[in-house]
Amino acid sequence: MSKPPTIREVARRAGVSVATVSRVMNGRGSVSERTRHTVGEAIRDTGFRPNVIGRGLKTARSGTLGVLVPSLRNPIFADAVQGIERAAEAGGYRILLTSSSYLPSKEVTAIDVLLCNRVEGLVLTVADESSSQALEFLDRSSVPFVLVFNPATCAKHSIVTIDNFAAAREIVGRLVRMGHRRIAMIAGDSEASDRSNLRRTGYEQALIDGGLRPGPIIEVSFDSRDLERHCRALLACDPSPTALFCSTDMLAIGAIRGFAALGLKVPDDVSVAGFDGIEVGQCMSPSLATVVQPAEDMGIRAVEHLLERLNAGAPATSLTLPYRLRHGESWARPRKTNAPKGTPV
Amino acid sequence: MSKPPTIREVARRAGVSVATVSRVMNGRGSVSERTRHTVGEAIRDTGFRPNVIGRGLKTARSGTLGVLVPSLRNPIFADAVQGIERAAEAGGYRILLTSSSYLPSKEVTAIDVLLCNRVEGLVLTVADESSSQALEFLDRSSVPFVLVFNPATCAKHSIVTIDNFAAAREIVGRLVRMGHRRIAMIAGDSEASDRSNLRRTGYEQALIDGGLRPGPIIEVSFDSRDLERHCRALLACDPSPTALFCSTDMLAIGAIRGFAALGLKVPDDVSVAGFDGIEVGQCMSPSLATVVQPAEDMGIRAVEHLLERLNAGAPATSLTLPYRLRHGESWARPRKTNAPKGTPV
DNA sequence: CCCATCGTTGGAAACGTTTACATCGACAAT
DNA sequence: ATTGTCGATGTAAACGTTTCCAACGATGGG
Repeated sequence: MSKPPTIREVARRAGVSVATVSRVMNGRGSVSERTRHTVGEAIRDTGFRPNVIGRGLKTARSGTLGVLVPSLRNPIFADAVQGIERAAEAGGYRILLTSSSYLPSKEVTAIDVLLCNRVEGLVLTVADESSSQALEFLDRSSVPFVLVFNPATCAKHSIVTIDNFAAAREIVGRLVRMGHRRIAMIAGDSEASDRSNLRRTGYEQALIDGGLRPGPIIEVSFDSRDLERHCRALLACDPSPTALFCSTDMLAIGAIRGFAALGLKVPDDVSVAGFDGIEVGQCMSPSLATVVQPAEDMGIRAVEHLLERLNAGAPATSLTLPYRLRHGESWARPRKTNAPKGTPV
Repeated sequence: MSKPPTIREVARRAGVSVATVSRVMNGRGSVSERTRHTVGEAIRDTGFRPNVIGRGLKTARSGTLGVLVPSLRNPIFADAVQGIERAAEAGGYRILLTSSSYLPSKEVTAIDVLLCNRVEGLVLTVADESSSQALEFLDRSSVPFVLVFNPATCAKHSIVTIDNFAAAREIVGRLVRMGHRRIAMIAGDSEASDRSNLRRTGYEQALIDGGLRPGPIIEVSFDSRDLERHCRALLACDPSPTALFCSTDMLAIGAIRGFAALGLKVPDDVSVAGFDGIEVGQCMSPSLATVVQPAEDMGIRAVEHLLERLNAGAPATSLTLPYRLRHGESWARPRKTNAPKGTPV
């Protein structure tokens, strides 16, 4: 209940001026060894903790970074936030965390709140970088920000990402070369994610590369958990797909579960590939074949770059990190169709 | 780069005093319809955004809650934070997120930082509630806080949790009644978690209840991912266990993977039960038998209670939410031993 | 016609820091 | 002895708000 002690009380107790206490705390300016010691004692005695709000007002620096992600329920974002937090802490910053629930409208309000809190910079993932009202908003604000996961379409923003198109094309191409001729896709709501769109394009390209027809494609909400219904719909197609590519691991995991509920085994009856590389994917059985994004590292790099812009005035720049394919147990050659002989997998 | 507009500039533009602008923003005091409109326009024209730091200094309210969790890489905490964030936002608060990496020393420094930022309250999970230096620290600070997940040992703290002991006892009891006679445990580092200890005690009690001898118990670090080594050690025991209880789902998932790598199938060769109820557990195959903690809800309840203490001066109180058992596919009757006839599972 | 009241508005202090500037004493160089 | 320099310290303004208090004009009752 009682108000915490202020610098003034410390100064009174130590018999010095507030300026001296401030100097001791920040190590700036010269203070004699003797007073430094006295003041240190007074700080300890009073349990004084500098009020960063007062400091922030004077210095016009909040010491905080804003973070906005769609959801923490998808480990890919949780991992990124973990990295962001670590790097921010290492740089002496705190993070103000918000989430948008994949809703563009909430992106705007959340960013507004963060700007009111005078975050010195932001790290965020938006639904759609090219159409985001939130980003226009930010562009006008002169607060530097770095996008994570969003594809690097225009060069004016700082972005840390991977090549979603190439990655999707590569992993789906792998399915094609395994001998699959009918490869379906379950894609997260494209309204809610430019990544999802890009992955879909990569998927389509891979099929075209292999002389195949894309589809069927089922679009679902990102927080879909029960995919049994959608799996059933896929099986009802004629011919029914022998492989499935999902735009996120969470969807892929749900699909594997859905197939199991329908009595189908993965990869014996149907192959499944995901995208993201969340950790649980490799712990489960069958382990998930997927594209691995270095999520935590992306968070770290994003903050590092942000701090460089903040402290060293570095220019905005994009960083496309390498992804890698994880060869899990959730895919295999199709049973019915023979894979082309001699084609390496 | 240019400094954002201040209330003073808005006032000048609207031809009124700063006091009036403030009144318009906060809806407090009386302002004529006419000036309210003029000021509103000036705010829009200038793109003014109230500086919550300045406001915070004056009102002595930061509008933020501090959050401290061991790690975001375990979905159980990510889910809780998701709930915390949602409830905080609903209450008009922002959250300052930090993580301790399961290190008690980092708990202390993180809390110190949060207090310097004048968070109005905290929601946190500490390694060990009964011995936590961080909590002593907090007790002295007069900032209200709520523990999540930590067991409710002493009554003086606000805690939102489940009955870890009873839950562990119940789920392990289930294994016993299935006919398992040799049930091992993999426990997260007890230094780092009082929950882990309590779950271990529940496990031991369940075995005693069934007239069995506990063990073997293997203690591992929480961020252990590769459990193959430990699985091998378990199998080397004589007699080798037919079931395994893990103190967290993440460990259980890792163990299932470890067994698979050793050529053992779950649950045919060995049953595995987890604890936490993270979502991926029910999506994978075999789905994980586990104790479900309502993590997101716990986060929400924690914040709701915190806000009641903050705004309504409600007293500290503990809340033990119900857990539930999820009957997954990762456990079954042991193959070699016959389960007692007629015993319901 | 005066006074009390009320709605509206402005002035100014306060919140807890940092920091530019001034002050002061000691000491060295001249 | 005078001046200059330097280290140590204090004074006070400033940061952007909120809010208490005073002031003002209009209105209405006496």
